[in-house]
Amino acid sequence: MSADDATADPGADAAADSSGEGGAAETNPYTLQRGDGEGGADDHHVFWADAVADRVETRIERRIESGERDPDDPIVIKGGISPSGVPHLGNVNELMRGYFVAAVLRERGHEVRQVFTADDRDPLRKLPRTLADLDGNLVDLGEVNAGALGRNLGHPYTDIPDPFGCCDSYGDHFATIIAQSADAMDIPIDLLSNTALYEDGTFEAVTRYLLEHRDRAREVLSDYQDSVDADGDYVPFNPICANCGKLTETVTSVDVDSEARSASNSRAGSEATRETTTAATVDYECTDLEAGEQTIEGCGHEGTATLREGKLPWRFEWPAQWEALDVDFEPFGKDHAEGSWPSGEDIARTVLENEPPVPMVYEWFTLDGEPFSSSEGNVALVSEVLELIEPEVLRYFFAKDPSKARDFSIERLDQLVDEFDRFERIYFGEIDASEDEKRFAERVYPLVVSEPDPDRIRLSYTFAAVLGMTEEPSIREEIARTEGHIPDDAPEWAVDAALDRVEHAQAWARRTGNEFDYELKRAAIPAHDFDDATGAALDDLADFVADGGDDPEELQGEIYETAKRHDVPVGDFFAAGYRLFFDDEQGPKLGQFLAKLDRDFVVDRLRRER
RNA sequence: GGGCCGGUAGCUCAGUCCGGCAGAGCGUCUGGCUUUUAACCAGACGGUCGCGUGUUCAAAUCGCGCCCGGCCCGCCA
Repeated sequence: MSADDATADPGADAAADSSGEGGAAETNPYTLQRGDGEGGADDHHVFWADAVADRVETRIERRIESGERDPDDPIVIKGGISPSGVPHLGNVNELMRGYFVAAVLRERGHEVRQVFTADDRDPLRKLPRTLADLDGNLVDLGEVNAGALGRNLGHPYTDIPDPFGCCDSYGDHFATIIAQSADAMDIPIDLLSNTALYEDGTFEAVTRYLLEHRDRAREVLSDYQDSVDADGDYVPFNPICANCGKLTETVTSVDVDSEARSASNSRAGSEATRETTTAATVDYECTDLEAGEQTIEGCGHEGTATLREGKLPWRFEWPAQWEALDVDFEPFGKDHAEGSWPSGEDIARTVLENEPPVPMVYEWFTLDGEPFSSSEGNVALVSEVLELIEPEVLRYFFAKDPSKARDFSIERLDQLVDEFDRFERIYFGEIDASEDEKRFAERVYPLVVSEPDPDRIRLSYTFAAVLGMTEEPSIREEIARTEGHIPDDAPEWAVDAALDRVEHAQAWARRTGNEFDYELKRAAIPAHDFDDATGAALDDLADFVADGGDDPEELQGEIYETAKRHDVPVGDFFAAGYRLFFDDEQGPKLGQFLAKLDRDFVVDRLRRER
C-alpha cells in the first residue's frame, strides 16, 4: 500500500499485487472493480458477493493458520449507521450488501453473524428538518418539540429524549426504525447499540489501549488529518461532561495503569491481552464544540470520566469496533473510501496491531435523480418503498453491482419491477436470455427470493396498477382472468399473492399521480359536457347494456359500433366513457371493465342519471 | 490543486476482469390480435460505447492524456 512503490519497475509492482498474502489486493476497497488477479478466468464471478466471499475466506483461512482465529468462531459481518434521523433507502446498503455476502458464506457452510451497530453515542450536531414516527410517517421538525431537541445539541443520541415519546431515547427511536426496516426486508441482524457497548465495557480494553498508546495513535492519525499535530496533545477520547451532558474534546490528562498490560506485542486474542484491573480515567474541561458552521457551547466544567463515560472519535471508533466485535467484512459508502478507511486500516494495523476486515465500497444512489436529503425532503423510508413494491424487488435492486451509481426512481418504479419479473422468468427458464443474464439469475435469484416457486404468478406492475381502479377484489380477479393474466388452473394461494401486487401498484399510481392513477367514481357522477350526438350514443349504449349486453368482447365491440352509428369519433366516445366512470381522459379497456360492474349502475351512469 | 469511483440507445441497465460483428428490457413508430388505450404477438427506428491518442490483424474492453458528474483530502458519520 506504500506510495513509494510507484517508482519501482512495473514488473515488480504486478508481482507484488498478485502475491495475495494479505497485501494490497485484499484491503483495497475497490478490488471488486479490478479483479484481484489471483486466478485468472476461474475467479470471475457473475455475482459480486461471491468475489467478496472469496476474499473473506482467504482472510479467515490465513488467520486460522497463524493461530489468530479459532476455527469455530463465526464469521462476523458488520454494518452501521448513526441514528441521527430518518434512516432512508440509501442506508439499506449497509444492511443488504452485508446480507448478500453473509448469505453466500452461509451457503458455503460457514456460520455467519451479521451485526449492525447503531452508532448512537455520536452527538447530535444539528437539528434534522424531517423526522419520522415509528409508523413510517415523515414528520416536520416543527411538529415536535424542537426547542427540547435544540437544548440537546452536543449530547449523545441515547441521552436525548425521544421527541415522539415512544422510545427510551432519540437514538433508540431511530434505531428502532432501522430494526423494523431490516425485519421488513427479512434480514436477520444483531442490532447493537454503541452506547451499550461503551457502558458494558466491550470497548473498554481497546479504549484503554489507545489511550496508553496515544502517542502512536496521534502520529498515525496526523498522516490523515492536518488538524492533528503528530507532536501535539491530541487525545483519542471524547468524555461526556458530567455537568451538562455534552461530549467534549478537551482532555487535559490521562490516567491509565500502564503496568496492567505488558504483552502489547502479542497479537493473539486482542481482548485476552487487554484485560484491565484498574479503572482508567481522563480529566477534561468542557469546552466549545465546533459542529460545521455552528459552535455548540461547552459549560466550562472540569471533571473526570471513566472510559465508559465517553466515546472514541470516529476514526478510532471504527477500528475499535472491528477489534472488539471481531469483524471480518464490512461494506461502506464511497464517502469512507478515501477518508476513514485508509486511516482506519492504518490505525488497525499500526496502532492496534490487528488486521482490518475485508472492505468493500458501495456507490451511492439517488432518489428520482436527486441526492437523498432529509432537509430537501428527498427521502424515502424503507417502509414507504415497501408499500410500493414487494421486498424481493427491493432486495433485487441491492443485488446489483455496488460499484455503479444508480438512480432509484419512484416515478419509474415499473421499470425496476419489470426488470425483476424478467429476472425471475429467466431463473425459471420461461423466457430466453443471454448467457450472462441466465448465469446471473441462476446465481442470485435464490438469494433474493426465499422460497422460489415456479407456480407463482406475477401480474405486470402497470396492469396491476390498472386493476387498482376498483377496490372490489372479485372484479380485480375477474378482469385479470379474462385478460389472460391468471391461468384457469392457478392455485388459490398464487392468485391471492398475484393480486397483492395490486395494492402496491395502486399506491404507486396514487403517489406519482401517473397515467395509471384512476379510480372508479362510483359515489357521484363527474362533471361532464357532451354534445347531442355523444349523449344520444351514450343512451344507445345504455340500452344495449340494459338489454343484457354483458359479454366483455361484445360490449367492447358495441362501443365501437355505437360510436360509428352516431358519427362520434371512436376516440371521443371512449373519452366520454372515461369521463363518466373515471373523471379522466383515459382508462382501462372499457368494454371488459363495464361488463364486470353491476348492470343497473352502468346503465344509470351511461344515462347520466347518477 | 492531489487521490479515488463512475460515464454504453430517449429511459433503466448488461457486456469491460479475459480484446473478436454493439446487446437486452422498457419507451417510440408500424402492423396484428375481425374494430385506438393496459396486456399480448410480429417488425422497424434508435449508438462518434464521454473525447483524443497509443498498442494490436482486431479496442466499449488494455496503456496514456483530457472532459463531465460524484466522493475524499476540514468537522461529522
